[in-house]
Amino acid sequence: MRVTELTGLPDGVPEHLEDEGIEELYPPQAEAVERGVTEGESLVASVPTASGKTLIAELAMLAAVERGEKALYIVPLRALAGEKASAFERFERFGLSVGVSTGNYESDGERLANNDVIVATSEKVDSLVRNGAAWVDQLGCVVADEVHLVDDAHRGPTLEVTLAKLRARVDGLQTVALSATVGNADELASWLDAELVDSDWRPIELRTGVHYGQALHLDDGTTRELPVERGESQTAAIVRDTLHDDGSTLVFVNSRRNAEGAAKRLANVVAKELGDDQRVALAEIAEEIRAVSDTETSETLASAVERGAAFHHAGLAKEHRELVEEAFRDRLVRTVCATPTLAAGVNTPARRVVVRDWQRYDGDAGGMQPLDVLEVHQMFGRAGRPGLDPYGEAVLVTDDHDGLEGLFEKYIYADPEPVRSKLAAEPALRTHVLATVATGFATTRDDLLDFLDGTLYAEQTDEAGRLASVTDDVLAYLDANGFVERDGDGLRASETGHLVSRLYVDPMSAAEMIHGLREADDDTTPLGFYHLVSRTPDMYELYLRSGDRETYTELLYEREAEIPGSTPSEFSEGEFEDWLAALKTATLMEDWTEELDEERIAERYGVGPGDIRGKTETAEWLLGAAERLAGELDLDCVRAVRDARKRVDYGVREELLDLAGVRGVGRKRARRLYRAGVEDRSELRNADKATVLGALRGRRKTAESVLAAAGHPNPEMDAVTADPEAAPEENGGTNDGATDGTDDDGQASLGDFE
DNA sequence: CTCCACCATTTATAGACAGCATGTC
DNA sequence: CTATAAATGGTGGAG
Repeated sequence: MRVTELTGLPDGVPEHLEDEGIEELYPPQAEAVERGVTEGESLVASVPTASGKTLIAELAMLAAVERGEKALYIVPLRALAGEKASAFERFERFGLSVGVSTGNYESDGERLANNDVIVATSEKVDSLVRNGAAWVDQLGCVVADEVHLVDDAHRGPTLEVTLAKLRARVDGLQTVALSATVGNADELASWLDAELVDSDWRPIELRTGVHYGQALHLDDGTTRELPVERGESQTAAIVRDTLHDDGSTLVFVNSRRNAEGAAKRLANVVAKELGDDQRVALAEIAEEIRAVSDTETSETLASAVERGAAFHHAGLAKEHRELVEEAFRDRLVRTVCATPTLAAGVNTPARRVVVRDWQRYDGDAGGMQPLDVLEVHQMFGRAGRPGLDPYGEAVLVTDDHDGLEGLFEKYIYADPEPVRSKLAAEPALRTHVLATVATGFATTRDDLLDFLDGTLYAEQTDEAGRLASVTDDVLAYLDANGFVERDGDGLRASETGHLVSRLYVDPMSAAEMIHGLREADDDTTPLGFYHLVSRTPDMYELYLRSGDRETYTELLYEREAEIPGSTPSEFSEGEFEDWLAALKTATLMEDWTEELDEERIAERYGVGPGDIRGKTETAEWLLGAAERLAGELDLDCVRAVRDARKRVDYGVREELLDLAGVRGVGRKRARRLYRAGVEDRSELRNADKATVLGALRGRRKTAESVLAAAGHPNPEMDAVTADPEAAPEENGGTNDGATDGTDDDGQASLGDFE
């Protein structure tokens, strides 16, 4: 089908698509149109990665906008929201506007209510609905990207419930669900009352296979020689081979450490093939990486990148990841060793994909578990850059002959697993039941069950009573904690229940926080509040390593009085362990607020810069919720919680709270100013300019903007000379002067440390 | 006595959403 | 508890 034959779209869109080089629709796209996506028909498209799913969604949304309705695009990751939104912005010339809403980013300008197309994460959509966003009723079309993620135990239920809720609320809502190829696309279609496009078609050939011995065994039965040199790993041989064919390789491994280790070794392979120009360009990127953070992780990454290789995992700071992704797309970094972060994230295709590790450690299962077929296929799907590579190649690796056959059976010829709803579990239902009641969407138990009947779980289960019985357990829990009031058959959320629902925390987290906040007293320190939020189910716990048990048990008894709530018995294994893990997380937060630098924290807790930022972000969010709860319950600790929250937010000691609140002043600048004698905002406003300039290491522009932000009457710095007295002394020790050029941190000396 | 190659033992294990009110170096 | 790879530690032989 030609794009010019499309109807129902805003004027000029078909021609515009043609100008972009899209003349003919891909077969799955054409099928989607035949089934009515441009006429408001619901559709499930179960097709491989990179086979034009996005255009299907765009056509549906454009048609909806043309009908005068709004469209919503639900993404699985915040990082994808921006990517998708900028893709849709190319249609803004046809009079439609695009807005983004995620937890950390909200498009400015017009409010979402005025945007025709809105891009958001499923949690954000859920939250917006809970908070009563009125524009939801104007929706004509909702797109759910990567809908197979309803299978995810943690985040799947949110997507599932959100879709069910939108569909129940808006009559005749067009639902377009985009999915990877899954085992039961028909079931998804039946759940959503949708047409189905189920296709294996892809625009660029994908060859899959297994490397064993000295050869690559491909799915078409052919074998290609790919020799492994002595002392070289199979992966290294594959990377070398791809490089000789002028291609890049993406290697998937099962742990962060393996990713870093493999990158180090593969860097030696890539380095041999680099030209001088490339070395220069790579050295620049390596410097940018070092500038992001002073941690060992950052240094390891930089030194791999210098040699044309990189690793990618969640311990990296967001900026690190973006630099790696960009350098890989620019073909400067020629191989990336990644944990599954990269399989689901932004688009980073490669000529070849190597799935080195197809098993992953799972503590709950007690050992190594094979990856899902779906997951491996998602990784495979990163092979081949449309329009750039002649084909993509995805391979598994084995060193024993039986494994060769096994891997073909298990992953190459196998169909992906069916998607199964994970909704009927208490943690998932707790939050969604409360929200459903709080928004008035259900006012009786029957209402609630009626609503839940519209979920995928109901579609799939043959255990009729299961959902009802879990729901009853959850209602009892919500009742016991005062979030929901039951009056005969009627259900009503309490004031606190409403707040919990709007704050978007797990009711169990809220219950734990309320309990702790009530017990907080004069002995409670910030560490106590950090512990309180760290022990809720919304905080991802730090792992207790060998030796940590003793360390933190000792610390716990030392500081027990500072922590609100009562320590569980040392004999109740799980609970006590959790309490210790929370203490470890809390001390990380404390170190952060004591202005310890990232490098030391990373070293002390065995985490990467990305973990530190992630942890503090979560803690700040939860402390915000705790603050609101304390306020709602009229507790005395509100102030103390707010201070603890701000300290985590800024990463500073108490005396810097005021200064760090000034725009342009973070933990480092605040500390420098303080040491130069400028101790708070009002002093900064009236400060001697030479002192400020000296404290900010002679950076005029910085000094000017800081003074302006503080409200200084005349921030201009032209004729000012920095006061050397105010300059931060480079007093060796903690910052041993090794941070030249990038960003010396002038940390306060933090006293003795281990 | 030092160094190194090699083998046994120990150790640690993926990911990332949300409120609210404004801005890191 | 079902595994695996890297890091660490220990041993013995060569120089």
